Amino acid sequence: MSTRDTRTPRRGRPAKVDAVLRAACEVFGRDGYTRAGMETIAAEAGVSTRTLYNHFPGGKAELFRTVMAWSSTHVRDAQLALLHRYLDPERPPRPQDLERDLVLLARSWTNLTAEFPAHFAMVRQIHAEIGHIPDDVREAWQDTGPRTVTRETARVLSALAALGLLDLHGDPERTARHFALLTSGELAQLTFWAYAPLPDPEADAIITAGVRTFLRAYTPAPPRPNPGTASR
Amino acid sequence: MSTRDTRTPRRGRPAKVDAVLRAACEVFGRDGYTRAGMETIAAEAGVSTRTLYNHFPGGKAELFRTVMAWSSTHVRDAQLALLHRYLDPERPPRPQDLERDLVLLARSWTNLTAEFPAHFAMVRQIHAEIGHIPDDVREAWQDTGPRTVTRETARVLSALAALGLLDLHGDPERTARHFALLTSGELAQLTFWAYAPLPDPEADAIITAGVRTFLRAYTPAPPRPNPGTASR
DNA sequence: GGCAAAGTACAATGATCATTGCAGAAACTG
DNA sequence: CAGTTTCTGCAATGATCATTGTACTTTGCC
Repeated sequence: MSTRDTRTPRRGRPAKVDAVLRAACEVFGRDGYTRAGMETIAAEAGVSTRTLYNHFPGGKAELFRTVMAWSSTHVRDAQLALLHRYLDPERPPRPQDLERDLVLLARSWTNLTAEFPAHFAMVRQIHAEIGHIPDDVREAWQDTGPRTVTRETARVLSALAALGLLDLHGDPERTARHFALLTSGELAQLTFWAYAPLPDPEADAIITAGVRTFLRAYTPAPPRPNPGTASR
Repeated sequence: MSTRDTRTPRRGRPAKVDAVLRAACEVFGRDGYTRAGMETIAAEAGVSTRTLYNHFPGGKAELFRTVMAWSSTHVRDAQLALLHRYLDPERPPRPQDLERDLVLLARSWTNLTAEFPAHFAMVRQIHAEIGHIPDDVREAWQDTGPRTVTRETARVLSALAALGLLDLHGDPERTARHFALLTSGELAQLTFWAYAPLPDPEADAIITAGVRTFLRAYTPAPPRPNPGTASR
């Protein structure tokens, strides 16, 4: 445990804050708010305990609240980027490619759980701590994080619906949530929010099945049965 | 609640164990494992701290593990009872009544979150503590709790599918999970696992929409252009 | 009544931990 | 280089808490 390991960008003061936030996310996510020790966080960040309190005069509680906002915007941005990469209404897929694109999107979303494990561990802790988090903090977190992704997904799905690729049955945000539930939602539940990951083939099967279920429920009714197209 | 077993653990003695378990579930659910104090639990149960250790020599950890199993079997039994009340393959619904029955089932399942708030708070804590729970304890909990409900739901859905009421598209357990996700799953997500409940009308809208989505995806092959299907 | 199991009150132990103050070292800025 | 800000090591404080031993009381049963 030397004080000089991992990335130690000695340049610039805000660099320390970043290391602290990363470490705090890790430790809070692993141990939970109460069990997590300021000393542990400081050590993991390669920083002295005192520095923690210099940067966060509000102590542990302020640090936790800051980490909540910090990690959730990171992941949200990643999710939005993937959403727009795989579902761009400006370049809509051909109808027969929609399933492929939805699978790619769901797959890349679930891959984020492997890229940001500390964040998703934090989410579990937030859920557990929810009764001890001030209402406004909780609302702000939901609003900048999950709700934004749902809203933006709903916008994209609406655009695809306008192109005749989907039938949202009235409520775009509900459709967006249904999509997320049927793909990453089922995986999250089975893996304890990525704590105990599933082998890739099984994860793929779940995602594919989820997307198929989603499409069976949200594909527009064909205007007319066409004798040429046989379904698998 | 009316959990009145009055069963005797060793000899004919008013079993305080039950009060302890109820209190522990309450406190663990509200405060989490680490923050919860043995003294608080004892006070809430109306017993002395010492009695806690007399009944659970393993201390806090053993108490937590016991509460996990205890509360999860309770809720599981309630869920199974509702499942069989509203979806009994022995008395299958007419096709046009299936949606009604599924809505009733989903509604009554979500009502359980109001009847056993402490249990669902415990579930949040279990998710948060998952990294600190021995693997076999976690597996046993999942197996007697959630997985049993999924398996039994899958069995019932399979029976309905055999009667031509549903098309499971191959995997009964996946279908069961999809049903739960689209109904109680969405509600759980939006309400932080029933911590911040939604007004009844909104909850009803979510459940109804979820069931409709489920049925759109799992209703057997679209009615063929065949004149025989309209009659009873 | 009288015995034994079960429960209680209380104090003590030992450990962990958030938080703060301080004096000096290090890094950055002009 | 001098000055200022930031960081660090260390020690101390005060608080909480799980756990245990002991002596005493209650309760159920014969």
